[in-house]
Amino acid sequence: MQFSINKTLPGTLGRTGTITTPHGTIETPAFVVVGTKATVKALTPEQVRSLGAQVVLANTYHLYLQPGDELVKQAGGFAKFMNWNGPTMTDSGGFQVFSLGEAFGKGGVSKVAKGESVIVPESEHTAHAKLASISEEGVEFSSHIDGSKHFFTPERSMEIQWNLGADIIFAFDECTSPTVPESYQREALDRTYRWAQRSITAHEKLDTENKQALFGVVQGGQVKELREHAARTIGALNFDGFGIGGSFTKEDMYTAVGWVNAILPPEKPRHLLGIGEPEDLFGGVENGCDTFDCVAPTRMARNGTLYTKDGKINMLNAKFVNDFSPVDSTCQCYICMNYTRAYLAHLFRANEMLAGTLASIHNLHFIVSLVDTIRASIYDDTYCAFKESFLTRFLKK
RNA sequence: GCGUCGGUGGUAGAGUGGUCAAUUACACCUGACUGUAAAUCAGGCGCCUUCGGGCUACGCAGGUUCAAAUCCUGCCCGGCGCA
Repeated sequence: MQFSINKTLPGTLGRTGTITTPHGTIETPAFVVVGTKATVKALTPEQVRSLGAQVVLANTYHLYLQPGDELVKQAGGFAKFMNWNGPTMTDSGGFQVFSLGEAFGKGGVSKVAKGESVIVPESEHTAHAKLASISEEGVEFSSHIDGSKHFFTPERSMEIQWNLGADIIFAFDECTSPTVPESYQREALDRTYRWAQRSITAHEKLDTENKQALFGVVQGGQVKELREHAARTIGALNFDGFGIGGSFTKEDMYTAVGWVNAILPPEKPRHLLGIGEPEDLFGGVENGCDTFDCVAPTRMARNGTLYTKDGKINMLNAKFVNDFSPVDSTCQCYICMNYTRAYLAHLFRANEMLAGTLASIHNLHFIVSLVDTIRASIYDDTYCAFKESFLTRFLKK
C-alpha cells in the first residue's frame, strides 16, 4: 500500500490523498462501506460499486465465526468470495470486545455518547453479564451465534485477517466503553499498545511480501492526555497507517480526533473507525482523517430512516404514504431517479425486502457522495462554503 | 320454526361476578440506531385531565347484585344441526 497527500486544507489538519492498494486506489477523504460478513447487507457488489463506493470493510470476528476464516482463505479471500473487485479492509475484532463485552445488553451504551460524560464512578462499576472477558493474553468470548467459547489474541487476529485477505487490516485493540472509569481507560490503553506491538510482530511473520497494510489503532477515550499518549506511542510504531477508535462524546469527537492527528505522522493515512453520520464527516476531515466507515447508512436504511439534504426522514411516518415525490429531489441516485417516497413507504410497511435494498442504495450513495463532494471541495478551495451550506440545511429543524 | 353455539377495542382472539379501560398478536402512531448480537429495538395506542383522577365502553334494551364484558329476560345478528 502507498499513500500520497495531494492537497491540504489550509488552517486545518485536513488533506486529500490517494491510497494505492493491490486491488485499486482510494481517493481520500473516502467513505468505506461496511460489509461485515462479506456482504454489504441487502446489496449486490454491483450495486455497491454503482453507488460510488471505492472500498469495503469486513469483520474478523464475524467471518471467523461464520463461515470461518480458513474457508474464506480457500475461496481466495473475502473480496473474491463476495465478488468485490476493489480495495478492502478488515476490522480486527477489537470492536466486538466492546460491543459483546462491556456494552453487552446495555441498549443505552454506544460508541458515541450523548450529552455529558457517561463515565460512572469506580465504586459503582460492577461486572455485568457479557460475552467477552479480557486478559493480558487476549479476549475470551462466547459466540453470539451458538454460545461456543473462543479466544482471540493479537496473533490470532493477524492470522485470521491474513486468511481473510484484505488490503488493509487493523491491529487488535480494545475498544473501551464510555462507562468505564479513567483508571481502566489507562490500563486498557497500555494493553492495546502491547497488543499493537504483538500485532506487528505476528503480521510480519505472516506477510513476508508485504501485501497487506497494517494499521495501528489509537484509543484513549475522551481523555486528552491518554489520546495524545496513544498517538505518540502507537504513532511511533512501524504501522502503515492508523485507525482512531473508541468512544467519544458527540461534542468532543472532533477535538479528540484533532489531538491525535496533530501527533500521528502526517504521511500515513488515518482511518476514523465507525464514524459516519453526515455532520461527523466534516469534523473528521478537518481534523485530519482520510477514511471513514460506519454502519449507520445501511442500518438506518433497513430501519426506515433515509438521509436527505434537509435532514433525516423516517419513511414509516404516515405523511409519506401518499407522497409521490422522490426521497430527495436534488439527489441523483438510482432510487431518487426512479422511485417515490410513497413506494418506499409501501415497501417498508409491507415488509418487502426491496425496501432495505433501495433505502441502502440511497443512504450509501448519500454518504459516499457527500464525502466525494467534500474531497472535491478541498481541491476547489470551496470547502468552507460547502460545509456551511450543507450543514445549515441538513441540521435545520 | 325448533335446538345449539356464538356476538369483546382497527383486525384476530383471551377473559366468564370484583384485582378489567380489558392478556396477547398483528395493524396503526412516534422515537432510537455511529469499527453491524440489528430487515432491529423502545415507547404510545377509548375520551378528558390542574396527572390525583374523571367519563364512556365488551351486539341492543331491560333486570339481579354493594359490584356485571362476565348471571337472568327479551330483542337483533351470525355459524351449525334438525325440520
